[in-house]
This record gives sequence, C-alpha cells and structure tokens, in this order.
Amino acid sequence: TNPQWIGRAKCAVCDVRNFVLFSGLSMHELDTVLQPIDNLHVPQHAVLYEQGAAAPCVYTLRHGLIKLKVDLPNGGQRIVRLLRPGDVAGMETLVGERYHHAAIALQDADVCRIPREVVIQLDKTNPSVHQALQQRWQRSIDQADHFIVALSTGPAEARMARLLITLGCTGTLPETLMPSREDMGALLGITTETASRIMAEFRRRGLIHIEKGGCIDYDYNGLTQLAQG
Amino acid sequence: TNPQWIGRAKCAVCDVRNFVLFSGLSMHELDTVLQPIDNLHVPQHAVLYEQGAAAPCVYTLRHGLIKLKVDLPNGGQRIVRLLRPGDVAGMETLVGERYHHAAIALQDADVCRIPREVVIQLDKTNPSVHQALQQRWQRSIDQADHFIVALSTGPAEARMARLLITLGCTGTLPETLMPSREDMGALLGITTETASRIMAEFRRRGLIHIEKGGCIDYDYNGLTQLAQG
DNA sequence: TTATCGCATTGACAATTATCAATCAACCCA
DNA sequence: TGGGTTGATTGATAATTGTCAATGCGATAA
Repeated sequence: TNPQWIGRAKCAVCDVRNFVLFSGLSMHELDTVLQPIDNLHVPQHAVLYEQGAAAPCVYTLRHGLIKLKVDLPNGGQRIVRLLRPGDVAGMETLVGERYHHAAIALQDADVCRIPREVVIQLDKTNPSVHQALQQRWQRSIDQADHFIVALSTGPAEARMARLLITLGCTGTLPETLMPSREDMGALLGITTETASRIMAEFRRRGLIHIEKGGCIDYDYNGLTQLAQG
Repeated sequence: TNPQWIGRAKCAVCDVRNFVLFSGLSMHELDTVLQPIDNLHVPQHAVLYEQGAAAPCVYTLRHGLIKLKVDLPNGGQRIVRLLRPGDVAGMETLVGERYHHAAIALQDADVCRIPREVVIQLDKTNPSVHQALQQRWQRSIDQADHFIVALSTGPAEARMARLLITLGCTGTLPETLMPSREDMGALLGITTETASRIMAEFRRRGLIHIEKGGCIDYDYNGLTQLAQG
C-alpha cells in the first residue's frame, strides 16, 4: 500500500485541470514542462510523504482526500489540514528543505508529482502559475484558520457538527465517505471515544444516516443549529 | 486610540530592516518605492483593520505585538495568530478583496503600511522581495499550524504552558508582557476563568513570577514538563 | 478621599470530556 | 465454519472545564 506510479502526467486532458496549478499554461508550454511530472495513485491509508523527510516535490491532488498530520510528543496525532482535489501538498518545499507534516490518503487518491525546480521555474516565468501559487498559499492559510476557529473551538458536539458540514459542503459526492472515529478525534482535538459517542448520538437523533461506512445523507439544518453552540 | 501617522517610511535606516519585506532592495530601489509607504504607530488595543474590511494595504510589523482575531457567532472571539516584528499582516490582499481577520495591537506597535500595488509590483520585478513574500506566507502557515497543534490540543494546563513558552521564547524582552486573561482564553480556546485559574495556579507553584502586569521570569523546565501532558 | 470602573481571582456547582475496560459487529483468513 | 483481528460502541468513573455569581484589587476620576 504505497503510492504507485501510473504514468506521465497529461495535463492537457486532465479532468481537473482548471482547478490545478497549471490551468493557465498554453498547450505549448505544457509540453515543455510535462516531462518530469509523474502521475501517482495513492491507495487509502498510504503515506505520500513523511513529516521531516526531504522535500524535493510538490503534489497536486487530482482526486481523493488527503490528511496532513503531525505527531504529538505523547504518541497521539493531530490532523492540521484536509486536502481536496485542486489543493497542493508540500508547498513548504519552495522555501525549506523538509516537509512539515505527514501526508496520508484518507480515500484512494490520484496526485501529480512535480519537482520543486519545475514549480520554481514556472513561478518565475509564468504569471498565471505565479498567481495560482499565491492562491494555494492563501488557501492553506484559510483552511488552517478554519481548523482553529471552527474545528478547535467550543464544545465537542458543535465541533463535530462543523466537521460534518465541512466534509459535506465541499464534497461533490452524493454520499460522503466518513473518516474513522480516530481521525475525527485527531481532526477535532478530542478522543476517539468522544468522537464515537457524539456520532452515535447524532445518528440516534436522526441528524445523519450512515450505511456501510459512508454517510448517506444528513440534516443540514439540524447540524447548522448545533454548530452554533 | 486609533493608528497614528508618524511619517514616511525610512527603510534605509529601519532598525528591523533585515527582518522585513524589503531587506533585499538596494538603496536606489528603495528610493523609488518609499514614497507611498507610511509609518504608523498603533497604540495598545487600537484596531489596525477590521475583519471583512476592504484590504488595500499590507502591513509589516516593526515593533510591538499584534493579534489577528475572528469573531465567533456566539459573541466570543478566537485569536488565530500573533504577529511579531518582521511579520506581515494582511497578505490576503494580494489574492482577495477583504481582510480575513481583525488586527489589534496587544502592545504599542509600529507598522509600515504598504499599498498592495507596490507589493505586487515588487513581487514581479524583484526576486528578493518575491522570496521574502514566499517566506512570509510559509511563516503564516507554520504559525497557524502551531496554534492548532500546540495551543488547541490537550488539556488547558498544557496549552497554557505552551503559550507561555511561545510568548517567552521568541520575545527578546527581558520581561514578557502578559496578555489579558481574556486574550489568553481566546488564544487557547478556553474561558477567561479557566485561563485565570491556571495562571494563578502556575504562580502559586512558582512556575512564573508576575509583577505589574508583566511576567518577570518563569521556570522554563517546569513549563516544558507541563507542556508534554 | 471616596466612588467607580475594569480586570483578575475565587467559589460552588453543573456539564463536558477523558480514561479504562468491556462488549459488539464486521470482516478476513485458515 | 470457526478463530482472530480491527474498529465502533457503550459503561462506569474520575478529571477537567464551563457557568454563574461574588469578591478583591488597583487605577483613575470626581
């Protein structure tokens, strides 16, 4: 269960091309850049990169869901970000030597691996890539802020409601795949047991309907209500 | 108690010039850029900008301490970042229209106000400014991560210990000025009363010595111990 | 000086959450 | 089919934290 090489990237026919880093490049420019870019499949639970590892590449997420986590001194872990299609992982390589988090697939994922030098070069020469990079940076910050304000503030029940809304709102799937209770705990800064209790309670109250590990649907209004408290 | 205009910026003689945005510019380049940059004094508790306001400018902090906060739906507030000399506030103006937080001085502060267009222009034309900007972006992300991992994880006592270490480690002052208990609560996601109780308990245990609102010094080892739990 | 205001502290109690342990359900594999 | 493994759930209890109210303390202004 390690990342698997799929082939060279074909940005020109990429179905999420408009959301990823190179959406502003012309076909010609794409050709000259594509060579060193690989297309990887990251199976669920596979590790894209480890915290502290040398960081030679940036990754754009084409499909799936990836968590960025850091290990805590007491053995636990804390998830600091969730990446969705169009997001970029490992941007710290543009300024530093090492990855600041571990990147792990929560669902099967497809990523494009881009050597840092390619990104640095394009950032210099191509204004649209430059702008796209700035937007990714700001997006990371906005997401981190969301983790602080929405997922790390207030009682656990409200945080969980906000997490479910976060997962559901931006997901385009009809049914959202639920993270494990352990991951929910790491997302919210609570224990696995508390996460489980709250989810079970939500289900009993009819706020969510879970089947086969996926959430069939949920009561958006009810959850929004809880998210206030 | 509003920000006060002090004068035109004099980057060439700025005492923190090596830490701020334009450290890589030559004297000549500085001259052509300095015109639109103002030097402001921000008294303690003064608002540099409001959340959601139009964002025409970026600010570099020369002296003092500034908090970035967001208002919560229930009336409370959450501090998502602390800015120190050399940090930049309002970078979201480079990709968006409005400020994402309110910026308020925790201590008397001096800032340089730089119109977004100036920054955008220099980012295009000057590699050292470009690199400095990237570093500020990454720095914001790292700080946000620290708020999630260190200040929003684990029991309140451990979080408070980590906050004190954070405040003390990077402060160059012999004595660190303590934020109010209310701000500490907003920093850690706990109530003012809990913040007060923990601080009082730290003092009784001799972990910190407070005098005249400022913390004279603290037991670094003891706090580090607590920070683990 | 005295009144008053803002903030820190403390108390009492309720609510929430962690901890530790047990049980349950689903799934895989021999 | 049966044992074993993993993750979710639940229970009992202790520890932590929030809530509401009161008190103390220092600074400032009348």
